[in-house]
Amino acid sequence: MSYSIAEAARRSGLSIDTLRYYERIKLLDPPARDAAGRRAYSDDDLNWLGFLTKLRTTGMPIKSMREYASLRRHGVASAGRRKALLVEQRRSVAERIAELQGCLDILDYKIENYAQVERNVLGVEPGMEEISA
Amino acid sequence: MSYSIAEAARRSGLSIDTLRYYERIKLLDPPARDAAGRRAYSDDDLNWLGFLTKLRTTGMPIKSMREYASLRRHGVASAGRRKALLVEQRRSVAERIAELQGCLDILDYKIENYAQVERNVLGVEPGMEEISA
DNA sequence: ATTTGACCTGGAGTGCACTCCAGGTCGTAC
DNA sequence: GTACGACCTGGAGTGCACTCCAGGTCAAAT
Repeated sequence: MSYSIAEAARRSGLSIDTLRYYERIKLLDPPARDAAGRRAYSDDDLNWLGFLTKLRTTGMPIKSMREYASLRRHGVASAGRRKALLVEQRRSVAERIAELQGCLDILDYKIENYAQVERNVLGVEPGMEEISA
Repeated sequence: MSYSIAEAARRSGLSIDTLRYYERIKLLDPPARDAAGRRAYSDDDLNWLGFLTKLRTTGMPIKSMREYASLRRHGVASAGRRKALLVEQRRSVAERIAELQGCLDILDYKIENYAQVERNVLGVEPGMEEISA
């Protein structure tokens, strides 16, 4: 199957402008063109875009995604380096999850503080309502 | 205790420029000044900066942090709204963690693919080494 | 035949969160 | 008394990842 840029945008969740932008900066190999010169994205293109958006979600900078994309063009010889990039990204994602988990705990603590204030606010003498932050 | 801007930067993990920037955009109330007009950060200032950096880590935009900071200045009357902001942020952090977890699974899958290629690459006839992405 | 709508190109503009700079003021060390 | 280092100010510059724009082409619908 092949898809117009609008359809590819819909399916990838990226904007039309972003699709052209990714092509310009060589994140995406130029897709095929139809008779009128319009882009015709393949399923492979869509799969690659799907993976790219996952990498983006993990916070990988475009620079690194470009490196990965470029390695991919160099075939199996680059598989080791590609794996290394993914392993490094895996590490950074796990770290980020732990960091966010810590923030979640702090938020819960703060929210519980506010909840206590709400429960007590009617029975507290003026001047004592202060909350730490 | 009070701290020079350099010391406050060291303790908060923010740069000196960022501390002045946060003050300019009203994320941080102007700290006290010493006799020579230099900033003298209090422990309260440092605690607030610590919380701000947590919010930043969660991906809260500066706009929202400013709103929270501004509410804080309005005392206990704003506690409900502040709590609501934190609850909303808690929700978005939990969502983000789930999303990252999904990415982690995909990375693991890809990494395992590459590992298999590595294990097989010596015993594979040429032309069959292709890997999906 | 012309209007419409989707698409094309190269290039400029945007929003965010800093980060850097020039030029100046202090207080302490030599 | 001057050199130094840390600090001050207002404002300009940076990097990232898009996002928008003007002006143009093309095929199908009216």
